[in-house]
Amino acid sequence: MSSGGAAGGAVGEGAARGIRLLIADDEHLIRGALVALLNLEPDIEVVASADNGVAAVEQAVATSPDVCLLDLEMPEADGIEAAARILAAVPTRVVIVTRHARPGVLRRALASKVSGFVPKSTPAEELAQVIRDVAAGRRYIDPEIAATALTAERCPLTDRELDALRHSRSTMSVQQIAERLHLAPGTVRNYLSSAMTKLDASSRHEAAERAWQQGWI
Amino acid sequence: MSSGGAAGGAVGEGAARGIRLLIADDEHLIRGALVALLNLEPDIEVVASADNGVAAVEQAVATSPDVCLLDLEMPEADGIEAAARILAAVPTRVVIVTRHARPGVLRRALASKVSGFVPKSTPAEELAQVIRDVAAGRRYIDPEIAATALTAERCPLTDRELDALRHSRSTMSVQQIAERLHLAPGTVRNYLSSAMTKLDASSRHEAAERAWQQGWI
DNA sequence: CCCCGATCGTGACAAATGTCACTGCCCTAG
DNA sequence: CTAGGGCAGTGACATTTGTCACGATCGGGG
Repeated sequence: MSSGGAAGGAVGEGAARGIRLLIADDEHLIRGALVALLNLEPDIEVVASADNGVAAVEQAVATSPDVCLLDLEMPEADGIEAAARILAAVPTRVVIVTRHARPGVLRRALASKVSGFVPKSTPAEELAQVIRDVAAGRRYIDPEIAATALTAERCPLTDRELDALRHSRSTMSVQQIAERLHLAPGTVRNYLSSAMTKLDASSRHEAAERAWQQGWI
Repeated sequence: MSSGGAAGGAVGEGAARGIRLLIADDEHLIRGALVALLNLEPDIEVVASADNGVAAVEQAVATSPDVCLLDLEMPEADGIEAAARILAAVPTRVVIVTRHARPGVLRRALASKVSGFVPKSTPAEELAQVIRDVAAGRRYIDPEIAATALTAERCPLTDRELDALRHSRSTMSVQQIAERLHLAPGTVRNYLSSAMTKLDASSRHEAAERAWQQGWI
């Protein structure tokens, strides 16, 4: 409602037009709180919000915000997928915010041309600054995550191994996985075994857990 | 900051003194956003915040707030434990807010004399009203969760079975669990097996997962 | 007193899971 | 063409995990 985007007289910057922001997070409470927090900033105006990935895309197309703040964990389409679709359709910039900052996810996010990546452990004061940076065309990657992602090696797993691991996260017998993948049970065991070796795990569940934490699945 | 607790001239209620609120959540960003959101309410004043359970207890003792808003998932001491300690030391009321609203957890929360229980999917507008209700001595339990908790049966598992299941959530071999519990491996398998039967699961991981979702472990 | 049920605990057996050595296929380099 | 390396797929074997039938211990009646 506060359409007075030119309100920011207090800001010393040159062309201090208000930043038009879209917020997407599936938890209603968090979303509302973020809206409140960021609307307090004189140079930021929240123009749209959504509670899932596809709604975020629609809203972005409808409102053409300057910056989109997307939660990574969302139903329908996760933050990265939503970011890719939004950036394909609208000239805007995306900041991903996430609870579990897994290295591989950062990699995928950057591949999708995301401009900012921050964990939910970021101090609240900093978020507004990140949004300003990104709006100005700069990038911001949380240093902690960046360091982890750089030291973390690239995924050593083959496609099939990843398929098998993906299904191992839920409680599924090897048989069921095999059916799902149209493979012989032995083959699946083999993939899981080699994945376990590569990941130095002693059960497929541990391997799947580890791969997930790295953001590989 | 804004110590003008008596500001609420707009509020029609009789003795509209400001509600003094403590907020605890381990995610800095969320905590900051909640503070911003609730400080917008004219009759609410955030007087303390903490990022873990024990800090929350200390802050509560130091500031004697009217209401404490505690996240369930926190390091050091979870929301329920913190609630119990706070209520033992300070005359105040507690609202638990959580991401995964598991039935058994509600049960434990109520046993700890918590006054409010809301999921993070609650609309932001509603939270302030819950806090007012609780401050006025009433209770508020999210209807959805309450219904689930009422239909959900009580935990059918024995103590030892719960012990074994607890350890089954992490990736541990039966051997290791047995050592940890000072038992023979066979015994552990037995407990797990009976738990699996009771929970209609086909692996201990599935059983552990199910027990966790019910809030039994 | 003894029996009874409930709970904890153990070991033998069957089924699943993980390991290994092997074959076939495709692609690339020589 | 063909040799070789990497990946997909298979079946035989050892280990782990889950099932079962059976003791031991402990209280509370009859």
